[in-house]
Amino acid sequence: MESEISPVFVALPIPKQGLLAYMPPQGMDQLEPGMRVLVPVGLRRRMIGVVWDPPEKRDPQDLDIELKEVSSVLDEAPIISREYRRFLQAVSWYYFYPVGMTLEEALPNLLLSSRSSSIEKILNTRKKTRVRFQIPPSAPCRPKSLTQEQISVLSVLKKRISGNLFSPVVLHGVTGSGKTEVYIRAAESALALGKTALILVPEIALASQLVAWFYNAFGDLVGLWHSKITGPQKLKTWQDIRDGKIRIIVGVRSAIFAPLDNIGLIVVDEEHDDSFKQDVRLRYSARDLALLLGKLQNATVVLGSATPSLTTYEKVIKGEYELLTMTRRVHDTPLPKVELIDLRTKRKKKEIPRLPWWMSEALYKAIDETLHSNEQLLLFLNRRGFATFVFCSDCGHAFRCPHCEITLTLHKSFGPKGNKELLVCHSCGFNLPALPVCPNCGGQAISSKGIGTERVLAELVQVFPNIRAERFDRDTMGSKKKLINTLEGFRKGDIDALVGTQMITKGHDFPNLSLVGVIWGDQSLHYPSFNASEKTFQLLTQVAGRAGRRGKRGRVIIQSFCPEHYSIVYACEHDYESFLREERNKRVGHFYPPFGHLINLIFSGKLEEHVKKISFEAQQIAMRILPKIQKRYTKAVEILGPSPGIRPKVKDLFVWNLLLKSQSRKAVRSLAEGLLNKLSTVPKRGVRIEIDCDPTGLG
DNA sequence: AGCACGCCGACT
DNA sequence: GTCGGCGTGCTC
Ligand SMILES: [Zn+2]
Ligand SMILES: [Zn+2]
Repeated sequence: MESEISPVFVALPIPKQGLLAYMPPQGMDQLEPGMRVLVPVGLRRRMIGVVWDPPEKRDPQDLDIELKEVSSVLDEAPIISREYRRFLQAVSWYYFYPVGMTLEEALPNLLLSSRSSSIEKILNTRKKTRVRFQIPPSAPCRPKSLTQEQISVLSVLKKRISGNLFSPVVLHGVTGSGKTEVYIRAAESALALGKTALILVPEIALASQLVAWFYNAFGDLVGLWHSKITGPQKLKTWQDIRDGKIRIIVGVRSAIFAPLDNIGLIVVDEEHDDSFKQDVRLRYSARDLALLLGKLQNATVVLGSATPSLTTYEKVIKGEYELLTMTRRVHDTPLPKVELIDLRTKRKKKEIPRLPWWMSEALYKAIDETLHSNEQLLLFLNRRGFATFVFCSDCGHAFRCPHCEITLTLHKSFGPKGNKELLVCHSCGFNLPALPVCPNCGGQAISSKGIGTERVLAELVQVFPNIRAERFDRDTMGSKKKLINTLEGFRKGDIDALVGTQMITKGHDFPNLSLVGVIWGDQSLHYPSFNASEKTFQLLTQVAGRAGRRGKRGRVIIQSFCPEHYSIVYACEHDYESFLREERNKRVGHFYPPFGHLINLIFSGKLEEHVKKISFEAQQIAMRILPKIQKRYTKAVEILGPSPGIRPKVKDLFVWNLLLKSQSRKAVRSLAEGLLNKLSTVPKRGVRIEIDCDPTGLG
């Protein structure tokens, strides 16, 4: 066996762990890691992959197989730097996800799709249009002077950025304390040092608005990165970043993969937000990856939030992260007055006027007063549609999704024109026209239960016929234009009230809002997850923080079926510390995060029998190898389940979970690794196995 | 993810 | 007898 010519190792976007080895092409010894190559895969396929750093140890039996030859080399020089490869390698390792597929997740699609060859060619065929980002005209101006708190926070951040060391910082600042301005000026100082900056926010709509502020300050040095930017446009941004033309990126979760070099500052704004966790394929947390990247790049990482997650705050308590606080709102707007209303209270028989059940008398009065004084209000309910449960009152037939088995939600004004009456599955999107006839018995007594934003808006208008109200959710704010227009209209005072979902709570600035009504404050509390209380506290704090205008105290009404729950009580009192104390006490005994580490194995397939069988088999294997693991690690590892998923069926696939938990991350990872190893040899029978490290919404 | 192989029902 | 349906497994 001649082994003078050493093979190259290629990362390919196939669901196989590790790299594939190839012979370099004839007379091509300048092949370096980071260059793209075209290689034969299987019997008749050619794929684009990236030459990777050779593994330290190679499986000896690998050497037996005859290696195929690289078909062609696509780049003259590496397009993936050593630092970036190290980052992706670490991501791949942590999430048990193949390197090649991690690469696919990170790179612009065009770079690995087989049609493309040279980057220049792709970009040259595209007509050049200059990107501009515009701030909506009625948005408040950037402040000329800073508050005392902003000044002191900035001075620390500047020190950390110029220190050239990994510096994790938690910026605990109440809503409206002026964090955005701090981010802009911190980015400025990173730039002044020749470094770059990465700003992450939870939603595309927020990124699109925030980028305009940065654009005004830094011009073409700023780029926008999110999943709706695709094709040549994404590639252009990617290339401009690598060329150093773009040095600040504003984006969402996926922007963590923007190929910035020499990063001085990474901001994760609203770090507690679930949107930073991807829940398909590579299930990464952009917040956790920001910390990893910060470590590799010796950057300052700012985790900003009015309600830092327990996971983040635990690091503050341990002294691993630095804590900076901003307790005062700009213009000294006081925190809103929050009233808690018990929805279980019996209603008066003769209410005048007759109110819908979700509108308590207190809320009614508050809305009335707000409208009378020409002020604005916002109603929050985290559910789209008109009714969540539609059934036939003759035979009891309930309308369910044939693919997910959950009940269909009635939408009375669906579609871009808002003129379609549909039953929609909120899990997979399946829908059918809402006809007034029962498909089971032919009867016409179709009824519905459960509220959504559509119904709240409709009944709000019934009670207040002159109100100018609009809905603000994914259904109505599908396009960027519509969203901007509505926000504009509300800021200008053309709209009195907004009825919205989660969308309404994130970041948007409402300068004249005097009343916030939370329709169902304990809704998120019923989600079967170890962090349901935390999510509830965060959501309520965030939505309440919208209320209040310059110098004038806002008012918040939270309606709830369990107003005595600590997450709701402390949210009303703006008491983060007390909530934290109680929630930590709840979790510490069960070793839930941050006191323990979770890895979830997700089994899914078309035949429930097979899914169930494989997940039980996995549990058996885990039990068998557990003693070996416990010899190496003193901390216990628990195997929980298998059990049906929170959504037991999605798009015709049955889902089961096997949850691994331990106080020691190493121990739980070690068990997961061993288990996956053993599972790789058992026949899958159409069952897919996915790994979710640090799952949210489980337990 | 593709793509091939293979094992069973229905069609020349 | 073969054609093609999808269920299953592999890719250096
Ligand atoms: Zn019926
Ligand atoms: Zn469905």
